[in-house]
Order: sequence, then structure tokens, then C-alpha cells
Amino acid sequence: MITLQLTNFCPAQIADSGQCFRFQKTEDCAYRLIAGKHVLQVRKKENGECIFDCSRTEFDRLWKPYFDLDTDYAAFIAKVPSSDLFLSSAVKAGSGIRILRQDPWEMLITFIISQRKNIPAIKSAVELLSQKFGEPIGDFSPPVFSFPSAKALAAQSPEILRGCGLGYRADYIYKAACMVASGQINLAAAAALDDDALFALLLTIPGVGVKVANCVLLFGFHRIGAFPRDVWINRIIDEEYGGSFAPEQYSGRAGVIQQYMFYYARYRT
DNA sequence: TGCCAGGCTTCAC
DNA sequence: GTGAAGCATGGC
Repeated sequence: MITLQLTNFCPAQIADSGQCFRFQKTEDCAYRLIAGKHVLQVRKKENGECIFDCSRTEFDRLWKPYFDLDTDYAAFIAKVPSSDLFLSSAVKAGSGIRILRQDPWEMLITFIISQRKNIPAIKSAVELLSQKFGEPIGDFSPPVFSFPSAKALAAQSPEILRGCGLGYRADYIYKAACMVASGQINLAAAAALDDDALFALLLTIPGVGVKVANCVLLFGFHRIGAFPRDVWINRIIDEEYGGSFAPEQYSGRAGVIQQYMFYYARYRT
């Protein structure tokens, strides 16, 4: 267990920022995160100290990059113009958000699931998929399961997958799993592509449109220039920016700005 | 009970 | 190329 004083890091805000669905509050100020075959308990005390339930070695190797702790988010916040009142409030409310470095495969499937679902429903579906087709991790009670592999999902049928509350998305997920399991889509190799080529590749996967592809770019491949536009962002642009917002003004970091906007829009409701 | 959800695909036109 | 309809299901 290690204790650190971190700036611009808040587990509560990250867990509620809509980028991850297996980062749950367990008790007051305590959160549990499942990533790959790893489970992390993290807590932030009122004095700002962050307590990570892992060794220093594991933290440095795994969680430090996962939480993107080497990136200066204060610099992103500082570049928001004070004339933008909405965004100024948003970065103040969500100053502890970071863009996690999550698994591309898990992000692909998770954001295919996300279409026309609310966040509690997405979490339920992801959890069901993991319980049914993932691998048990550690020795927890109740047991914890990893997110299922492409091979594990490709071995099912769309009808069986549908039993996880996926609805019409089950066909997309089955086809995506087959493409990845067969090697037709190689997500590891795709990480070497530039943003445009990666975006185009993702669009070839059934159930992946412009919005989902941008989410996979941002949350699965850490392309923080990607700017996913969903119903929340479009609503913000309509209501706060008169229908016109140019993410290009935040070139190379628009995805971070998008997260502040998304979090704040949900936070204040 | 009815509405809506971090959209995508298909099909007219 | 553009716009509208249809889609399955769960949460509130």
C-alpha cells in the first residue's frame, strides 16, 4: 500500500467521467478498479492524500501510466480561456479527471455497447459479459472477473451474447469479436497507425460509427486529440456555444477538454 | 407506464 | 449526399 500526494487526480471524478465502466465506489471515498487482470483499490483522503492498495513496483509499472500521471493536466486547464465561462466552470468542477490508458479491445466492445444506453445500463451489460465470459481474478468475495477476450466472445453465438442485455448490439459485438479473434483486425498493430488511419480502420468494424470510433481512439488508444460528440456534447454545444464549437482550438488535447465538458454537464444535473 | 439512453445501419429520395 | 426510420433492452 502506498500513499501519494497527487495534483489533478480524483478517483471519484474519474469513475464518474463516463470513460470507464469498471471503476466503482465501494465505500466512502474508496473505489475499486478492474483493468486487465488487475484489481486496484484506491482512496483519496480529505487532506488530498491518495492511497493505492498496491506495491510501489506495481504502481510505477502499471498504475502510474494507467492514470496518465506523467502528464501535466494543470497545463491543459491553464490554457482554457477565461472568456469561456462554461469551460472554465467545467475544468474547475472536474480538475481531477485524467484520461485513462485503457485496453483498446475492452473500449471497442464497451463503446459499441454504449450506443443508446445510459451509463448504469452499460455498466450492467459489461459486468454481465465479464461474469459470464471473463476469467476470475484474485480471491475476492463476491468474485471478480476480467473483461472477456475476443476469443472468448467469438466462441459464443449472438443469441447467447444477447443474454447479457445487449439487445441488437449482440450481433455487432459477435462480429467485432470474430474480426479481432481471427486476426482480421489486429488492435496491437493498430496502435502504430496514425490517428486518421486508425480511425478509418475502426470504422470498418460493424457497430462502430464516428462517435464510437472517436471514443475508442481517445480511451483505448490514448489519442487525446479525438473529440467524441455524443448527445451530451451536442446539447452543450447547442445550449452553451450557440450550436458552434471548434475543438480544433484545442488541437492535440481536445479529448481532455471533451471529458471536462461531459463530466460537468452530467455533474451539474 | 412511458421515456430516454456516451448511435449505427439501412433505405428512400 | 442527406435525412428519417428502425432497432432491443434496462434504468429511472
